[in-house]
Amino acid sequence: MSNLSEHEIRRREERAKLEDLDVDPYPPQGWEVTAHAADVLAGFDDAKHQPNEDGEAKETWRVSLAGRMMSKRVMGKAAFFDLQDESGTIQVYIRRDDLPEHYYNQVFKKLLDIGDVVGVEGFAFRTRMGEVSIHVERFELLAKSLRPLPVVKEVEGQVYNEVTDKEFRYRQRYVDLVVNPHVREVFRKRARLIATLRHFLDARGYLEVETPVLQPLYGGAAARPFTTHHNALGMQLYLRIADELYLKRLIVGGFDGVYEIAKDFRNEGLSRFHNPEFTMLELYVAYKDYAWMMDLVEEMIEHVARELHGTPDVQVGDHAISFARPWKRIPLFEAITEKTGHDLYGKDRAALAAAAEALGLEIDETMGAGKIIDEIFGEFVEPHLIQPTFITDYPVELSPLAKKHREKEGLVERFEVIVGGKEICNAFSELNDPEDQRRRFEAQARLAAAGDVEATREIDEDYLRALEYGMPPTAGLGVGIDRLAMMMTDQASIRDVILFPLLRPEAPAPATAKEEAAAEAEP
RNA sequence: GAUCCCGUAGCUCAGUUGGCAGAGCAUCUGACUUUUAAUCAGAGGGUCCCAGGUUCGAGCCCUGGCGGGAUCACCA
Repeated sequence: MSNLSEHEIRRREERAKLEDLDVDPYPPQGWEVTAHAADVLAGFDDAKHQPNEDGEAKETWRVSLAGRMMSKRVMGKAAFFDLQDESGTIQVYIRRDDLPEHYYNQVFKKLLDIGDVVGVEGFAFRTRMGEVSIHVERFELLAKSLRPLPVVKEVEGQVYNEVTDKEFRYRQRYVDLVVNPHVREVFRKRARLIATLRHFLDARGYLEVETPVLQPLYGGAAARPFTTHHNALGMQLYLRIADELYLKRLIVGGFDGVYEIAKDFRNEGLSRFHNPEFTMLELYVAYKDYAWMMDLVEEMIEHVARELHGTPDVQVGDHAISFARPWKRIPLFEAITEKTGHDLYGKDRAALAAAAEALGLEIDETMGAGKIIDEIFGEFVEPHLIQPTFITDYPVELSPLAKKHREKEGLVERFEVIVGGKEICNAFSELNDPEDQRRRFEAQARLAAAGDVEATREIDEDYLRALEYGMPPTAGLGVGIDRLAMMMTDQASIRDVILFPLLRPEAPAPATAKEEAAAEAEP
């Protein structure tokens, strides 16, 4: 108990006093909610609902709400407090003489705090100061709060004592959500974003499926996996880095359009743009190619922007971005030529390395031709692509699962969408030639053997077997949902669109003590 | 993994040249039946992230560590 703050000690004492007064701090029953704060504020009609001098209204509007007490202003025998529910905040007026004997003096005034969850029932009215409020006639404590909640105040748009500490906000997201209304709005938008994508795809008849998170072989992307172990089977498993290879098995199986909104896991560093677990939309449609997929992506993302903002124009950081169709489409090598003056198409590794060095990039021996092109693009082109842009036709060595280009030697039919200088989509005509696919896997295995930690070492024989049965020509798409959410909600960090981003654990004192004891016991 | 910045009361933050650890809000006591950052009078509250070092004396200087942020590296 000694490590509790004065506030925490006092609230525990209050809890005990409540129980002494037969007020259950955690009553078992619910509370009938007939209205939310925002409904009352929006629906209050002075002509109908406002009581006159005698307390009579043409039409008394009785409401019952539940939520958290966010402030408390006691003025002797009456008090005001702010009640926050999921919709917003409304002021509540509470009088001693409207409540059961002694409840106001002994319970409400003395034992209830900011942060407590309460139910109120009463009628809506407008105070002398002009604020629509609830005049309480029935009041109940629904859950006692034992920790002090940060108190944030807002006056005429000016916010005081706003909780801004990132660590506090991410570790205690529940508090962040309580005290920062704009954070709740970000996650509502994210939910709407995903729902909109799902409806868009469902409306076109594509089937939403679920594929394994735990995979005996990982593939479908270049990344290091997390590993885990299944006890009963005694086998190592990987958390998926992509669901691509399973979804294409389903195309082989005869579903002509499948998608999954999946958590993927990549064992990489953390940054403003990377969380080790993240959400990806993958879509595969049979009998289509990447050109068709570009049309679909444009339509889908514009639709999302309109659903979330009512317009295809979205402010992202310093940029006013328009998702209105059509978007610019430019082949990768043309884009590079445009920005750097170097035409790199068809050049061998030595020529590419020379160009890169002429541009001031550092090149080392381990970088292949594809990697050098990728570096040049990432450095000189990608950051300048602010409006949505399709970059098309990538080098084959960067794309082991994409079909070779129908005309351009050494390229594949692939595109990425760049917005605000960041990739948000990756798509291609899927490689369905099993023998070509085997050669690509073998090339990856050689890279892995040569020390590339992100190349897939093992060949997925079952995937090749599936392709050998015959996969229709197929267009595939991957959309980074977190990064799309960052744009659509104008957040600069991926942690601000993930409810519980990965952080290092808070150092728990007991563990430290245990370790010290173990260390002392060792010699 | 590297570099830079940050860590002080429940929250937001000051803290002088190294010299008794502060403010606002929150909390507590009292007053107040339409207040609204309610007000008025009074009061309490600190592992200054942790561990060492320098010093008569460290929130402040030095070393190491922990945690967070930004940039970079990494990242189909």
